[in-house]
Amino acid sequence: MEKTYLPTAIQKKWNRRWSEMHCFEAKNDGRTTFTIFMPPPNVTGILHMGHVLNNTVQDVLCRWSRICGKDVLWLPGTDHAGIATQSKVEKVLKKEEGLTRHQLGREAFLQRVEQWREKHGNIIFDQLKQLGVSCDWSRATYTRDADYSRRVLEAFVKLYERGYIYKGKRLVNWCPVSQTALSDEEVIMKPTRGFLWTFRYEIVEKPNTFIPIATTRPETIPGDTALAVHPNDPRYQSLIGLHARCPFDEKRTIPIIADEAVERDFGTGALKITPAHDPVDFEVGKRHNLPFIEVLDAGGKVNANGMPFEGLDRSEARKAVVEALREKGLLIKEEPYEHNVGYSERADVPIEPRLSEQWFLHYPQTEAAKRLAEEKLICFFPEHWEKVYRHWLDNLQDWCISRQLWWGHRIPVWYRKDDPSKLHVSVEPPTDIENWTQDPDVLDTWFSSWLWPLGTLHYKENTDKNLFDRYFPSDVLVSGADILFFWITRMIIASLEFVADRPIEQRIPFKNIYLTGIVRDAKGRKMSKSLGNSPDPLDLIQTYGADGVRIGLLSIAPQGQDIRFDEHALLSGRNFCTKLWNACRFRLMQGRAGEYRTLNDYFDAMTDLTPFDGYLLHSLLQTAETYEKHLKQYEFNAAVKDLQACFRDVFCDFYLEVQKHQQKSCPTVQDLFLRQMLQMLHPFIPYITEELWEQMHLGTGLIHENTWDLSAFKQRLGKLNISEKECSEVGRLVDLIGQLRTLKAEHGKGSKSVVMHVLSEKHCEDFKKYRELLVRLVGLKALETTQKPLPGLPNIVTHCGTFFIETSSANNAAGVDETQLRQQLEVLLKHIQTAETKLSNEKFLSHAAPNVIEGVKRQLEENRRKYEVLKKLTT
RNA sequence: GGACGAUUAGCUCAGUUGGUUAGAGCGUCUGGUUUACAUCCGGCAGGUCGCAGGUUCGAGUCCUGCAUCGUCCA
Repeated sequence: MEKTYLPTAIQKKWNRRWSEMHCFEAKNDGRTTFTIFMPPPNVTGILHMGHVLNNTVQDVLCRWSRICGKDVLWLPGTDHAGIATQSKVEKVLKKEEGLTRHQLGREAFLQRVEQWREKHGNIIFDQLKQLGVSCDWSRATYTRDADYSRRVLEAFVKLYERGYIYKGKRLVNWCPVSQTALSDEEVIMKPTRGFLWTFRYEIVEKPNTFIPIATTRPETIPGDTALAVHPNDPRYQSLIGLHARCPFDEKRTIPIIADEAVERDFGTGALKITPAHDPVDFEVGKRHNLPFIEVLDAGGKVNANGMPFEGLDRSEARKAVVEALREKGLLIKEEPYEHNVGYSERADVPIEPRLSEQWFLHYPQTEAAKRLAEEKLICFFPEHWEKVYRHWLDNLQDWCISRQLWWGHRIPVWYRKDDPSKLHVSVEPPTDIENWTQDPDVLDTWFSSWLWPLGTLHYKENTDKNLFDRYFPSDVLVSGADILFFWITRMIIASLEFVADRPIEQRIPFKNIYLTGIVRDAKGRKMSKSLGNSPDPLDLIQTYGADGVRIGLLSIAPQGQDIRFDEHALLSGRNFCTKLWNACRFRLMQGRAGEYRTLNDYFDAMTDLTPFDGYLLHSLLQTAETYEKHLKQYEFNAAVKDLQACFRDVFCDFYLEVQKHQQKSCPTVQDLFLRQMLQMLHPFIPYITEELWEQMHLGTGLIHENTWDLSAFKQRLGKLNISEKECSEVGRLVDLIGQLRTLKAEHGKGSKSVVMHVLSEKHCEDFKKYRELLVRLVGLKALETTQKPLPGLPNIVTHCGTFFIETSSANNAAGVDETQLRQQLEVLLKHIQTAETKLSNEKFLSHAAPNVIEGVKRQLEENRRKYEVLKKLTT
């Protein structure tokens, strides 16, 4: 065995072996299944820390399920990321060839995007492989695969036929740069500094009377079709129903209306209403039947309705309008003002609410979706996300599913050339295609990914598809909370809608939803390219090994909470792997391993177990039980910490040290321990555990092919006749060692020449046999027995006896000890009194649980005894 | 403005249906190379559990209010 653990070579070896053996492909063999759909990353994306966390979690679950004997399907894939990919290719095209997509033409441009995808599309898969993910690559799916694409169009057609999809002219988030509608999720709200201007409008019916209105968007004034005040605002009662004069067109007048939507405290309490350019105004406009006048074009420039500002960009127009009004003497106030403005996520420019003709989906199945959570057919981890889910379903708005892009699934709608009101909505184009024009738009990317569980499993209504029947619903979805609405909830809705022919619990796409936190930097900031605070996961893997990165990251990831990323955790992860490596190497130094294969073989071979063996195996059992519990609850950091504690503290630092002292070891116990420990660690650190498993011949074949069976382990352990008394005695011995080490560290320093004395007492007879072990593990020169207390010497009263330590210069230590003694006595007295008060309280005795009362009594006894011993030592 | 979280040691977090003297890891400080591992082992210090009330024999835990921070939605 190599003296040092070198992760890179091991990773390379096992990546090849695992791949050659096809061991991560779903077997479809009748065993219990475990299914996860990997949230598809962008096809041209690269691995970031969020992916690392998310996929490590999924991999832990999959590897664990595999080791438990399940048939695992972890289905990977990518989505085509409409706007992101299109704008990336457009940028390259512009830079390298000076061309726009329009110059190239639709078909040619799409070919370019396809070429780009072929070149970059597998990068993220290769990166994930380096992390050690064990998904079924043979089933990798891409949202633009022919088969998948067809399903997307089918879904559109079905929903259209069922009356959920309609075309409407509505206000949408418009990106003037990409010139497409955006979903709310692609709009980032940013606090933005601007101005709040107050202008005055003349009242037509009362010449020389003015109404002051406040606005942040003067450039839309030409599109105003009303002024509005709150109906109960006393300031403006007399003006309601009158008209104001449009400042740029003497002849135009606009009504002054009353509407509850007006906030009285904002600005002057009077607002301009531009129904074609503001969501609130849009609603007001509908309520009052106002005209909708558009003043901006698709590129954000003022159009002909905006005379005299036609042709100006919206930001120039803003300045020009303000200046024009200033000249007219209509500007009253100009004050700096910070407010939230929506920005296009991709283009990073303010989005423009714009009236446009789009396709909308009215969500089906919303009530059923709510019931799923209520009836716990789907469970959120952490639980509180259920409320957020519910809140979103209660406040649904129709989904704008069309995008003015080229890259994506083109909307399967054709308009008749001679009568565009005639539609052909079908996956297949009309047969007389020459008489029709297809809708130029494509579907929102999420409209394809919301079908992910169905599309990847080739679901078709009313057909018996083995793959789907076997693996659907999946067991858990692991994702980020940021896509709870636009992906997770929508998948639930889509599955409910399209999987009609089954009971409800089999129509949900996943039973559990585990939402990971966000990986932040050490200062708690989100990781981002612009801040440059996001490490490259591949560099981290290079430095700490994939195993070190995995276990390190999960050890600091509390359930569902954001992670403060600290590279130091990865270092600890790698160090732990090294420790594991060395412990196995140490085992092999004692002799050959690998004589046994199955759990039963190990148990059959175990004879003459010492209390230490029993203690070790029981600790292992206990750890395994809590480990399983933690995994079930997705408490990965807790699971990791328990395993590490058991391995380090119990096995390495106690059991092995005892073995060294006794010069007598039971290799079978060690092997069994390592075997079980490696299996439990395997999901977190697959490479090193697989390698050690092989080198030590702890079982047959690959580590996951040896089924984990805790109940069998427990049963066999129970039959070993390990004395409970001896076992708990070892536990107390461990405590004692700790206490004596403390005494030594405080008074004897590091010296190995320390001598301790133990008071001969009846109740400590049991521990006499451990004297030599104590000398060794505490690091003493000798442990003597004394018949009477040794006043003046530093001491400690333990449940295994009273110990004294010889100090190098007893005289100067004596004074200190006197003070310490008194302090200890004070503390003990306080505890004793508290307990006595409790026990004399009738209500406590009648209300508290028996075991609590018993505990208090026992504590009291122990403290009284300690008190007596210490009391005797005082002068 | 609304919803949802959070607030426990210097930092990051545990803390079960309320119950014995509130824990861990990291960091600080400190002692140590004893048959694998200094990429290691031992040890100390450090907390009126955000604030104020309430319920209770008993509150970090339950209730109310407040403060601060975060996220999402307007």
